[in-house]
Amino acid sequence: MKAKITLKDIARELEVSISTVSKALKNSEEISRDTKEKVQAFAKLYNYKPNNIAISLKNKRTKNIGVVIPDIVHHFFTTVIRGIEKYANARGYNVIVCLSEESFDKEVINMEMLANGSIDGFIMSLASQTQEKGDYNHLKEVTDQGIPVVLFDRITHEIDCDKVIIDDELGAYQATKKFIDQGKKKIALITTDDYLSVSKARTKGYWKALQESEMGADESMILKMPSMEMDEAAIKDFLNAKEPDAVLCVNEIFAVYSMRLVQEKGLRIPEDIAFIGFTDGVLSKYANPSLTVVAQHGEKMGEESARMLIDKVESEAEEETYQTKILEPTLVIRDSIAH
Amino acid sequence: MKAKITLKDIARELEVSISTVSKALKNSEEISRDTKEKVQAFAKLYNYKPNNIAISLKNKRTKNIGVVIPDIVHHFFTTVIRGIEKYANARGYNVIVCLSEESFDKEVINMEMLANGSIDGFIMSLASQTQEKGDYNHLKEVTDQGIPVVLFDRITHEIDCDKVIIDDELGAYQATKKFIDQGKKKIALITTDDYLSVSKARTKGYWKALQESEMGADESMILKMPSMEMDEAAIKDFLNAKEPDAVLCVNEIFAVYSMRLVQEKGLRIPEDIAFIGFTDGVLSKYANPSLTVVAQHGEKMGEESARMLIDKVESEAEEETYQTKILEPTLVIRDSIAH
DNA sequence: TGTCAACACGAAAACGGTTTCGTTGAATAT
DNA sequence: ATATTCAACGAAACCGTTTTCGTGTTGACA
Repeated sequence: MKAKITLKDIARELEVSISTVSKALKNSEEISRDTKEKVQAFAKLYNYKPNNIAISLKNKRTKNIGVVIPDIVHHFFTTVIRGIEKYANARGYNVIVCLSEESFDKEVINMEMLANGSIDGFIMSLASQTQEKGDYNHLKEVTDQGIPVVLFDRITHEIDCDKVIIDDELGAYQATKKFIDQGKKKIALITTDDYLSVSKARTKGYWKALQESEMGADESMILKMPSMEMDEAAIKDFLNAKEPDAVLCVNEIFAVYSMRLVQEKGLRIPEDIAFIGFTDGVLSKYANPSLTVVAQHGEKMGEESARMLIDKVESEAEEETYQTKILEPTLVIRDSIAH
Repeated sequence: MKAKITLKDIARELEVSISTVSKALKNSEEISRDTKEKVQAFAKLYNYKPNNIAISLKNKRTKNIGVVIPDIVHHFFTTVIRGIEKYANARGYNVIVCLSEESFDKEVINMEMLANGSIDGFIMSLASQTQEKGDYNHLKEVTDQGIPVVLFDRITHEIDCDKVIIDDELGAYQATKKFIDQGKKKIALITTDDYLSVSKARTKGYWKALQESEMGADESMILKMPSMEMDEAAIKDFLNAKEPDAVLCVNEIFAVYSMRLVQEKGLRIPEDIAFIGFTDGVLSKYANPSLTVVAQHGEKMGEESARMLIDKVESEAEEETYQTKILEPTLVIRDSIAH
């Protein structure tokens, strides 16, 4: 077990000062060729690597970015993290991941843990409980301290910061329009409660498309689930009662489960009933039939978020200008609709 | 924008020394009631929080643990991270996630980045390229420096450290046995190349179960895919050529895709052909029919890994004793086999 | 009244770097 | 021979804590 070597060790061994070693390793003009070569050779030999913590303390930059998300098992968040990680890593940053598990308290605790010097900025997506509660003081505190924050997907307009979202309303609108164009007459929506910013936007897009159509929108064709958890009975009852010929679901799971239900009833997909979901995950791709979805481009979203955050972190300027980047969703056509 | 307040600020404001402030905040006996109350009140008022970086530098403990995994989009790794995160967080640790993306070089770079003070220990699962190459010098260097490492799932026996695995051989053995007990006669295996430690173990279990049976094992009933990527044509050809009545797959995706292929051919699942996969992910649960799988208990695995790592990090003792924890897989019975 | 604890606090080193600002000695200019 | 310049290096401050080791003041006791 060979412990890590420090500048002090090198200085002692070579009988020069710590400053000289530091400068020599940075190839400073101040130091003679001889000394530089000697120091660098020694450093290489003993595999000297500067201590990140010491450097962080000195320049008040950690090169870490904190990511606080509700869940990691959901495919969408997973792809976002990957996007963040790839981009951040390429720029020399590490990613600290914290899970709020949809809990307001955990979100607060995690942010507090990280805000005390551990990170240079936050990328986050709000916990459902936070959006429900509408309490964003923990975010305000962090931004007040001058720590940059980028909000993605589940955002709030009450905080001034950079944001990255996809146009959920447009995605739902296009999906619904697709159904209408295909001659579907009873188009249902299975969603979650409106406190989630994304669900709200999707419902809006669905509603708008139907209102613009001849048939108009009908409140009773919308099933609002109280949480993200599957309530299998609720979906079953809803589908039996309404007998839609097209269903838009706010996630993959609702859609795939619904497809199975109607298949058991003997309905054909997409002839008798068509489906479109949100999130282009593994489930959609391998479902039977494969599921048409509104792709959210999570990886791209992560990359954009990381870019915005790091740019802000590294910009000396204290401009208080924030932008909201809106990514366009795309419809990935698969076998759950006619084509 | 109110910047963070430091001990020095409090000391200046209250006209005491920094040491006094530090002690007062720690409720030291050395400090008088009066002073302590004054300092604590002031600290509360200005929301003083100690700087993590400074503390890290002082006690050479970061309370961060580095997790280096091949991929995050795979459900299994995702659940492991969740397990790590939950447990680590409960013990006051943060999790820094790095992705090797199955690349040896990225694995090395990530470890080097983190090893210079950023973390107290590593939890990792080896990149396929690393296992293929058999080069573990980057791990050796880290352990030589006294940094604790816990390897999970994709491990190597060439490094002395704690390990957490599931008994992949047993899982495959049990699954294969299940097929045999159900009277299946042509039991196939779809796996990846043997350099992955887990694939190797699973193949071994499959082989053992068949050898113990009357029918014996047959090399030609094994399809080895060169990588984790889906090669749809290879699977199709294999299934058409061998016409198995039972298929064990080393992951969900191979299984679900194979199921769809045979369904298109008009075969009934599980009567004509049964399936068992590995990894109890969202795909298995919502596939049609739902897929019987060997559950790997990723979350438990993450939790165990984190426990072992943190215990080692916090133990002053320099015991050089390492243990390998073997988790038992369990068969989750669903509709892709008779029951 | 002198001595000694006990109390309450401060100075300073340490963690491992970076960086500014001397300081030294030799070479050059005058 | 003296003043000036420059190359090469070191001392020390600093980042924000913790912690050890004084130190001055007070009160009690002989």
